[in-house]
Amino acid sequence: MKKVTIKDVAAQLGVSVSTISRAFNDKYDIKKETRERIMAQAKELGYNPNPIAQKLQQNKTNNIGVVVPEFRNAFFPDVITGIQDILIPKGYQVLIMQSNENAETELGNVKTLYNNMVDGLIISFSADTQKVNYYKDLLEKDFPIVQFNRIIDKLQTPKVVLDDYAWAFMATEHLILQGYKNIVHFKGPKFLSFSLARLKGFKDAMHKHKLLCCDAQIIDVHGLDINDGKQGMQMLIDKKQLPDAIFAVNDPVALGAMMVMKANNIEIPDEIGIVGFSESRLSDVIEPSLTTIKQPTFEMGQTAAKLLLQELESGIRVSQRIKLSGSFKIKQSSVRLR
Amino acid sequence: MKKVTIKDVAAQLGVSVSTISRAFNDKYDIKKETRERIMAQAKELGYNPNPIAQKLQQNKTNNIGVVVPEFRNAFFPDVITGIQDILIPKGYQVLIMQSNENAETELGNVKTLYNNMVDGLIISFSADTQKVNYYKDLLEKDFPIVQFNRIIDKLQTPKVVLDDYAWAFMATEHLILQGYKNIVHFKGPKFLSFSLARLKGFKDAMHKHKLLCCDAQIIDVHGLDINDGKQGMQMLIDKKQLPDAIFAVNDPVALGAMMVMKANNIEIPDEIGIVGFSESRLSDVIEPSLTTIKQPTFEMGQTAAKLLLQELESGIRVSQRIKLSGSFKIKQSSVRLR
DNA sequence: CTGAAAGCGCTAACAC
DNA sequence: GTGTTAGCGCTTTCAG
Repeated sequence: MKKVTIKDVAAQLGVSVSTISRAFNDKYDIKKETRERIMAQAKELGYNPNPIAQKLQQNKTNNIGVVVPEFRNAFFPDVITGIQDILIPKGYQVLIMQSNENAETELGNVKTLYNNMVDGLIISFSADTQKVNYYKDLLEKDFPIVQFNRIIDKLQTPKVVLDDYAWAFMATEHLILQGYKNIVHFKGPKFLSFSLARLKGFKDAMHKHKLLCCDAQIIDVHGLDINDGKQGMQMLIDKKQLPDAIFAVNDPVALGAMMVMKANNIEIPDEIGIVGFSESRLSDVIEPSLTTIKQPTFEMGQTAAKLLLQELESGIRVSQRIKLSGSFKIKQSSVRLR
Repeated sequence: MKKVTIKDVAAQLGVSVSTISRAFNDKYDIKKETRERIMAQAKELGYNPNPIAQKLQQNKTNNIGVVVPEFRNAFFPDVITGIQDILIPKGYQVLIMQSNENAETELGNVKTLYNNMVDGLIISFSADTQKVNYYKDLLEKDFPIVQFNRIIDKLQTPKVVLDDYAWAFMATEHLILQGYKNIVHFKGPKFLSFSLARLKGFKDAMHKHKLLCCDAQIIDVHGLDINDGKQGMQMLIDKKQLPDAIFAVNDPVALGAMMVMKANNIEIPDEIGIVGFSESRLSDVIEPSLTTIKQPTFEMGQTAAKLLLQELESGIRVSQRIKLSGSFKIKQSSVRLR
């Protein structure tokens, strides 16, 4: 597996290595025909500049690290596609790592990526990340980081999020306008910023419409997965405290709740209406189809990538927080036919 | 974003850089206390060896490239997790790229990865990959490649696959034993090895039971996604050629077919039974739940990684083909209550 | 046990 | 226009 190097090409042609180098980085003067001769010979020999050497020399890698908590749901893969859409045409490589919703693995990922000299990082934190000193260190070294979706407020970086508050408010209000009154919120992990925003949106909508919104109506399901939704619903059934509607922190949680309701012959949306968040592929497959908020995943990735690019090119960090807009997909799970 | 280098540490301690280097690669003799002094100082300064420089020097990267067609379904993410499970403890980094089911993007991915000097590649080809000369070139240069799931037979590399033929046979036979007779197969893209294997399993099972298996019973749905299944089913409905059972090349195709059946009030499994392949998360959410073959995704990733490791360590390529076993998940979609 | 020095493949002054 | 040369940060002979 011998690689062809710049020297081989130079030797073959009897020119110096710098000429070869210049031919490949066409910002220098070089005679057109020498250039062509070089390119031809290079092709012949199967020569490609060794990126590792370039990186060492230039102290930059053109690699961007992306760390996400999981990629089992469509959300993160879609965001990543958006990131790639911006970065790849600019000559960047996107290295993806998954933290598996584990703060420790996440830290390991980031360290690996940093030590392998990615030029910057785009990250969505795991649900249990609390310690941020390492990230603060990186920021102090002026290492560019952009956060999206799962952000940590006290880290001074550009951030891209959905307007979770507004959409949670709207989702709740939708349920209220459908005539549901005893509405429960399945809330997400407490360290996640969007959990809090969605919770607040729920509460404010309830208050606006003068509906009861006591502690018993906020159910902490401890996670974001189908099983968490199942457990939350099961608990309500066991306690015989059935609401007439549920606003779930995300789709998988809503799905889990629906599966338990169906197993217990609870009619959706007649007995209990339900709304999810972050449209997943599952929301159309389940019956009845699940009302949900659609996030602009692709655009979120693009935006995060652009912000990073900005910092990379200007060297200046602008810790702005960009709020993206979503859209509301009303389906069967929350619409009572009266 | 200044990085601390080996020189900084050396200067601080008044020793030479080689001593520092030795302290970090403990294969050389070095006085225990100097070593400790060095490590302490390194930690103090926040020094980490620069992997880029190490790579240049050692002409190896400890990076492994993984190229998959997509990661929207759980299948590939799960396999990747298996790959990481083996490779990360061995000190390898796993760089993931997605080809988006596009042979051209795929080739671009592979070139990027190769030029960035990954030590080896684990790949599952896109559905439309046909040209393989570049891959052959790589193999001639003794570049290690392992294929899994979506393999190309003529490429002489280690391969990891499910025993698609056997499981397709079993799935079909299951339908037959349930009393279905007019069974149709929704077949996958023709360039994919598993499409052919599953098709053959279907045909052989039909023949064994002396059931009619003519051309009209093999439906080419042209893809592997929900929409392809929808179109295939819609076509059958339009032509009024309804079978009494369907064996679909994979779960999304089966799902799509089911969605169309349900929209047309076709009872599953009473009017039409259906079996998928490669258990997806969706198979439990849809109603009725979908009978499917579960693939050992995690193990598939592990196996592929181990094969690559073997070649990396020994320098010898063993182009074996490993067939993994799956399991059959019988659910509601294929079981008629009589 | 430790230091000096060469060199991995490339780029970018600096000469000519 | 093109060649020479000094590094980028590290490992690894070769001396001592």
